[in-house]
Amino acid sequence: MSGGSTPIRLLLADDQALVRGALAALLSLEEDLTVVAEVGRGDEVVPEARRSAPDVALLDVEMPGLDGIAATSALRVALPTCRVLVVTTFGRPGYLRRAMEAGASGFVVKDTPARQLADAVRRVHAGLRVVDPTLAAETLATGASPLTERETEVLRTARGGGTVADLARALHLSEGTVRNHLSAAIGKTGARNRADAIRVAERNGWLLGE
Amino acid sequence: MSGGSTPIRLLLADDQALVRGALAALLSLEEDLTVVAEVGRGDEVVPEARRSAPDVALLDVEMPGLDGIAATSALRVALPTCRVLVVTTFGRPGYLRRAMEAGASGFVVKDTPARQLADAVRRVHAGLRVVDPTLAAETLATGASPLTERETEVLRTARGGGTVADLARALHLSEGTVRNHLSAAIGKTGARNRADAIRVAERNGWLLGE
DNA sequence: TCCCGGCCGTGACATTTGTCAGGGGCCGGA
DNA sequence: TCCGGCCCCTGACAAATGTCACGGCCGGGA
Repeated sequence: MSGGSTPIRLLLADDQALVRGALAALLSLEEDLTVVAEVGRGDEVVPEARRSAPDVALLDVEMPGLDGIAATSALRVALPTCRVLVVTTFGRPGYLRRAMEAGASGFVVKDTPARQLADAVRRVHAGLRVVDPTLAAETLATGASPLTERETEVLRTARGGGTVADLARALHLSEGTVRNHLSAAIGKTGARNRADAIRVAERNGWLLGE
Repeated sequence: MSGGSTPIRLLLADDQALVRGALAALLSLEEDLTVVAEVGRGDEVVPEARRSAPDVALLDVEMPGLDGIAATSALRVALPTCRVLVVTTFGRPGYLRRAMEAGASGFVVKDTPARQLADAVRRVHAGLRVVDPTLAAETLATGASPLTERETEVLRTARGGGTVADLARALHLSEGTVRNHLSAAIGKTGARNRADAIRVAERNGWLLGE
């Protein structure tokens, strides 16, 4: 596959400098791969990609500035020829769905053996799709978020803690409305608590989008 | 420091295979370092260390089976000559304190530049202590956990969600007692909620120990 | 020895939370 | 056009939560 000609150019985005560097070291061992850029924030992805023109971008989901999903969308618009491989810590079903919808070509969890990463990169570069099979099944089973937009927003805000009154003030809603949304969210998630609902929604990746 | 003689033998412990492999690649680039073992669970650290006799062990804090702190203690007992360098995602003040108390020689956050890791390993191997200065300051400021043993236990159990009745049943306590402990914990953490208290305690690393 | 603090429990109380039954406005599809 | 879904609000209710004051049991230090 690597005919000794031009290697695949990679951009790495991960907020943890240590893993970022380690991934760079790992991938640089492959002679048909070369890391041309590293960034630690989501909002640096597009500017840096413009400068370094990578073939494939490895994006973490959890990043400051802009999450990996949003960065994927932006990058697809700015550099349509650059493929995106999303690498994340959490195998949350919603993440995979959102990533694919945003235009990612692949989705890999950080649990996967290190040896497979280079292959994933090559596959993605070749125009194929790479998806963790376990996660794909789970995604289909879990389905998209059942939460309405407001419910999601309320839950997201409630994540930070605080009483109903606090939430109502922050969201410019009535306390009763906030309670109703929370109640609906609790029902839909099958939780028994507000805290429970937040945990469920978070685990499924339904709380993305800042 | 590396006289071309025997290299420093390393054991890596991290539950994320990808990061583990990447770290191995990164550290293997240094000619005075060699990775002799990799494990993905805390309870595999000691058995594997017995077999491979490493000079330095790099342990993640968040691991299944046994957390990195507990693994540190166990390793210090089993192989007193093997130094421990704790590497973690979260810069929680309590983690650093607990790690040092457990006998770790160094503590590094995954935010630190990749280039410094090898140096940290060498320092630790040389008998020096390596500590993130920012974190050290924060640790002193935050201080040890103000929570009593039972309060910690109750909070830890409450983390999983569930009502007071559930907690009481799980802990073989009366509901009133559980409420009292929770109330005390809420007061001590300066939180306004149970959920809030859990978040604060967790962020400070006061909820360790399974 | 006494005292203090952690621990366990009780009971009562105010507050917060979650639920339910309404009502009205908006928009898009049948 | 009407209907259904989402959104916002109200009001009321039961349940859960958080607080307080109280008492008793223990163990360690002054």
